[in-house]
Amino acid sequence: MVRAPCCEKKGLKKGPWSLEEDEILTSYIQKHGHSNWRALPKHAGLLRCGKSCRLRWINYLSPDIKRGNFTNEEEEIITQMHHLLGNRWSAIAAKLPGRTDNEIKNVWHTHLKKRLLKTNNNHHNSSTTKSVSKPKIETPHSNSNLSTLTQSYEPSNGPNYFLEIETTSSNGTSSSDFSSQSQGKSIDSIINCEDPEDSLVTMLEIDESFWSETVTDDEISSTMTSNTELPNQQHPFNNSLENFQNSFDDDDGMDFWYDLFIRSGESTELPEF
DNA sequence: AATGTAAGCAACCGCCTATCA
DNA sequence: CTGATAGGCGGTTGCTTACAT
Repeated sequence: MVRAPCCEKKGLKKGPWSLEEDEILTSYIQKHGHSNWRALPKHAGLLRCGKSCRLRWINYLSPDIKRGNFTNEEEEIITQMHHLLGNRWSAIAAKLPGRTDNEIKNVWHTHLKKRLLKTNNNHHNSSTTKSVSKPKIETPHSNSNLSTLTQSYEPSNGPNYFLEIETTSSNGTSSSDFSSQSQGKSIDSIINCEDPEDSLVTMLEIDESFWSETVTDDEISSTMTSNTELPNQQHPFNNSLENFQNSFDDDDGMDFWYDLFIRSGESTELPEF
């Protein structure tokens, strides 16, 4: 059985919002808040569905919205975040106060994606690109309680690669300094496999450009052997890394992924990129 | 000036998940 | 425990504007 639509379509207006509707919605929310989006249009006297009202408020009318062009810094953050998270626009938006997921999504599709493709083409044309040849590493992880950390870079048929962090059980007591949380589970529990379901963490989906950046062996080595001395050259985490890293709040789940990614590389040497 | 095309953006659609009765 | 509901999210559409021919 198909679920009923969120609102009775009959008689409800669709399409662009008029100035008058904006004023009604803004006025109502300022007075009464928006605890119930579905009921809101009826109470406010708007011939719109709740979803439409919510979208209009969140993406346009809310006083928190920052209008205007994206700064270079913002664009760089979006690009970096997209490397890490893929199309998780709301998560990216959470790191850019005043910007909405919809706005970021639009910017990505209209500007940044094209720019990235162009940049990648230039890299391909102007320099030798290291190819990824399905390396699979299993090394002792000296700086943590991991008994084994496996990083798997699996080229697919398409343009995307998957980075997986695969862990095996550790019977040592945890002294990890990871403090971030993700989906209610501590990084310790994932790394130490308290939960068998966590034995394989598909961390993120990234596009080809991530691995096709020109990186020297020394850069790779220094990146992978230290999470504090990152190279500042043409690396996916380039000179904006510090700002990017600092942009994460301690209590945000993104910290988890970022830390996991960076730290998973420590004491791990990548063979033959 | 008229027409065609591309780019930008607001808004909608449908699915997923959390919550609650 | 189960089903209904609301909110949230990402994908997509379609309108408007800018630019090229």
